[in-house]
Amino acid sequence: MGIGRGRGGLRERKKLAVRRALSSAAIRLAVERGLENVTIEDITGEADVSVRTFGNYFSSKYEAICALGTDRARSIGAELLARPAREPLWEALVNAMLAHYDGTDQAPDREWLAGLKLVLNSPAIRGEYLKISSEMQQALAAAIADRTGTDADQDMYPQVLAAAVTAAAQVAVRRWGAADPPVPLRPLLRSALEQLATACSGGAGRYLTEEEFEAVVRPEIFGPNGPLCQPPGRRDSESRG
Amino acid sequence: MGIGRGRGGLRERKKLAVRRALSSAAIRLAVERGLENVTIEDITGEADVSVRTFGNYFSSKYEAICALGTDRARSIGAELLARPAREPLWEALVNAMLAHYDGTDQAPDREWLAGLKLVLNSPAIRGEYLKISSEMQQALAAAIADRTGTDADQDMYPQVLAAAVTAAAQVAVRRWGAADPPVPLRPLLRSALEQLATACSGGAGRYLTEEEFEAVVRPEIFGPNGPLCQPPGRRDSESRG
DNA sequence: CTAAATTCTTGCCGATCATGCAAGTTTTCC
DNA sequence: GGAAAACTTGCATGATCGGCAAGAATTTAG
Repeated sequence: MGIGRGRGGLRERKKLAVRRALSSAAIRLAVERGLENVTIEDITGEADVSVRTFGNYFSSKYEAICALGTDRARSIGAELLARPAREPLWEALVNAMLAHYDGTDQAPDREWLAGLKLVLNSPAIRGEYLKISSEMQQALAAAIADRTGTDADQDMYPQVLAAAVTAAAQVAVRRWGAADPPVPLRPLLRSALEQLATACSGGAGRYLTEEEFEAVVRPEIFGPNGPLCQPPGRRDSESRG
Repeated sequence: MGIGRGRGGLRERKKLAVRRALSSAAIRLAVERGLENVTIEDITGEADVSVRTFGNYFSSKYEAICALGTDRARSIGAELLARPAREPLWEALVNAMLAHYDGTDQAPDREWLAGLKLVLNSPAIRGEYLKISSEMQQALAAAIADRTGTDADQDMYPQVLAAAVTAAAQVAVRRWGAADPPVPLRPLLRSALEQLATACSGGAGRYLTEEEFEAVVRPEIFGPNGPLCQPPGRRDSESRG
């Protein structure tokens, strides 16, 4: 009598739980003790599985640390597809990306932020971190292909657009993680995407005027009026333009 | 012996030679035997250095395999700066990128192509491969900042533009490496960059017409007129000027 | 419900790898 | 020439990777 256990089977749930437990433990320990002072044994100890089992899930502790991010990145495709079909593609992309990073404004989640900084600043993790972006890019490309009716395997268009948007987002995130007086992420994201649009439109035939260039390159976020990022007075006085 | 050894000192040259020898040996062996059938000991044997020394240069055999590509990627900044200052930025970027991948059309260099396919298709190397793109991105960003007078540390603009262009190039390269009846790379590159420009210009205010979209998404490269990438009459514009 | 089939966990083991340390050697600098 | 700095190397230790097979848990079929 097979009940329809289909996707919600116990086995699947347990696997997900173990995966998450391992990744969480890895992140927490790495943040606490420092990346190099954590062994796989330490991680498995926290997750109550054997060292050998760890190897069944991840091929390195770095992969474990990035697993949550990877899972999250894969979900952005759904976010794009969830946008109303009437929305122009670019707008939908921007909104999907903003939605994806929602919740980062209000509750910076100490632990997640610490984890992100760890990931961003540890050379040993850089490769794994880049894989996260790569996953996001693929998920986005698939969704774009779906939405535009193109073929992700035949046309480069979805891949190129997804890659560009992902890359811009990555720049914003990196900037965000490096901001010493913490700043909200989403304005940075919006700005990065806008800059992407404007910068690349140069290849579409027209080139930017001085005003357009300045307006996009140095948006109000960083301007002297910017309540968003720079506390008045403090910080370096680099205000060219 | 007090010659001005400055940067061309014997020590520097030897280090470079060892680095290249190790990377070359690593690539060659990996292509011949398969990635997992090559140990660091094998590599050092070919390069006449000790196993311990290998660790002084690279932290993994994957890093060794990608080292040549990394070095090469770093050089693209110089290529952009070498473009005439009169050239509009976007045009300079396209030309620099095309120049960077010059020589891939005529002499596909069996070994390099095999190495590239290995790198593109081996999951274990993916992280390292992505690092190459990351390096290229940084080099480009620095050059863009230099050329535009912006600050790569303060403005996101150079980073975003560099990231987008790099990402597009990466898509083209990946497509190139996967093309079963081999195709020349540079038309793919040009197409990818053109698609990037058009796709992202949607965010600059205007959206593409049906015709524009089709024209860019499905260029003649893949059209019925031939897998040949050089449509008759329109040759690749110059190489460098 | 029971039993077979599938999948996951685990310990064990050997091969591989990473890295600190302390010579010994080569290159640089003055 | 000679001191200083940088590089190579072997050794040792701790950590990681991956195959294998036995045992346990879940799923499926009867």
